[in-house]
Amino acid sequence: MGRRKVEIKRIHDKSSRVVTFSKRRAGLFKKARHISVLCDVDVAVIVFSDRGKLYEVCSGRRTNSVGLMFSRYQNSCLEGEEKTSLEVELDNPSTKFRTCKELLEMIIPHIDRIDEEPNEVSLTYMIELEEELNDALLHTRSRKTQLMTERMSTFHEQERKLIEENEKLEQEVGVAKKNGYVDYGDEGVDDFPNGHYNYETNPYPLSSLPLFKE
Amino acid sequence: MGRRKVEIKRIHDKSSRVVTFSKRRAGLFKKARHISVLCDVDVAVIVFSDRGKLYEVCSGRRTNSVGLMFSRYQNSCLEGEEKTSLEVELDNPSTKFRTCKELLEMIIPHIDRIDEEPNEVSLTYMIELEEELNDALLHTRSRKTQLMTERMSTFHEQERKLIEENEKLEQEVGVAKKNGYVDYGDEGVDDFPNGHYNYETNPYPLSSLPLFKE
DNA sequence: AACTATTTATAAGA
DNA sequence: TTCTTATAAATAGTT
Repeated sequence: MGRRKVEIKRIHDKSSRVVTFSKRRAGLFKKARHISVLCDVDVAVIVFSDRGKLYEVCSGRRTNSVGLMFSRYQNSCLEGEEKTSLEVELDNPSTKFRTCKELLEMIIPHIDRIDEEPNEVSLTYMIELEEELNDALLHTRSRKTQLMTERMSTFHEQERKLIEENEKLEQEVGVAKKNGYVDYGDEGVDDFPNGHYNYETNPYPLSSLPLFKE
Repeated sequence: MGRRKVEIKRIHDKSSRVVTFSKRRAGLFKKARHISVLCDVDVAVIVFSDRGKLYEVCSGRRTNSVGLMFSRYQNSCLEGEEKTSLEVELDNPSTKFRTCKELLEMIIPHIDRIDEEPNEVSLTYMIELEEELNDALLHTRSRKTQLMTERMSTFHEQERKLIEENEKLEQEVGVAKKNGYVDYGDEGVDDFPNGHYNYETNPYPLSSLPLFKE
């Protein structure tokens, strides 16, 4: 639609190519807007020039951004395909986060969404879920695990010794009773009136290890 | 470019609208392909009909899918804007995951990427990270926390009783010793030769609660 | 879906 | 670049 018919193949002359790009781009975007209005449809067009410059247009009653169009696109593809929108985006190696908080703020709604689904939300499911989350937290958790293991070890060592000593003492009392028994009453003090373990009194305060944070 | 000039406004007659959509869509897509070849650029066009049906075209030497075009688009937007590709995708309320595993498989590389960055990776950082992760795992963790709290409570209750009994016994032994003391030797058995707590012997086996999994 | 009168887009030139 | 204009291409209304 010009002075001559043009073959559809790469224009070798650079300035011609640039001029043609400019003209046809304007035409393409105009047509995109027209079809969206005339036919009441939503359209997005994105173009990257050979130098990587982005040109975009988005038009339609039900949309206001290319991003939204992309989201809808991903959904459409999901119906029948395996690929989710997140997958596509995360495949992109340039997606980065300055802080873990940024990452999580995006992820949290998805986790909530999973929980809301009323399928087989059983203990079994929760255990599986936790295992999977564990894998993700491996690096972070390893430091904490070290401390926790030490604590548990210490804790159990203490218990073992107490039991041992206790047994020994019981034996002694068994022997002593033969000679004469005296009841001194309950003078023990409950350190944990609420029934919970008081982390603060321990060598590795769990308060700094929010694993059990609710 | 027809028998009459048409105003660019919604076509009210449905059949006309559908026909026009079909024709103009074909034209739009054709122009998209042509500009990509002639000008050596990458183009993606997506259209959603009023009924939500998707039509798409993607053309260019440096691309092979609308998804890839979207990724490039997100990058372009990142240079100067705050919005990340993940953010855009997660804003979409229809993004769902069948399992948490699916979600995590996407997220894990990002977490790794954060860890790789050699900035202030200190204990302080790890604690902050854990707290943030905790927030994300809130729902999942609450179930486990319940069980853990019970266990800790039971555990401590047991310890408390042992200590109490122990004190009592010691007092008795003190009395008994005055009458006559017999040493029965160490007959205690170490249930935990590796220094770790044996979860299997407890009412709520920790093995099913992989919080400490390394 | 095919036809065709017209409009629209645009290639080349200024 | 931008404007002009001859011509190709797209398409609205018709069949």
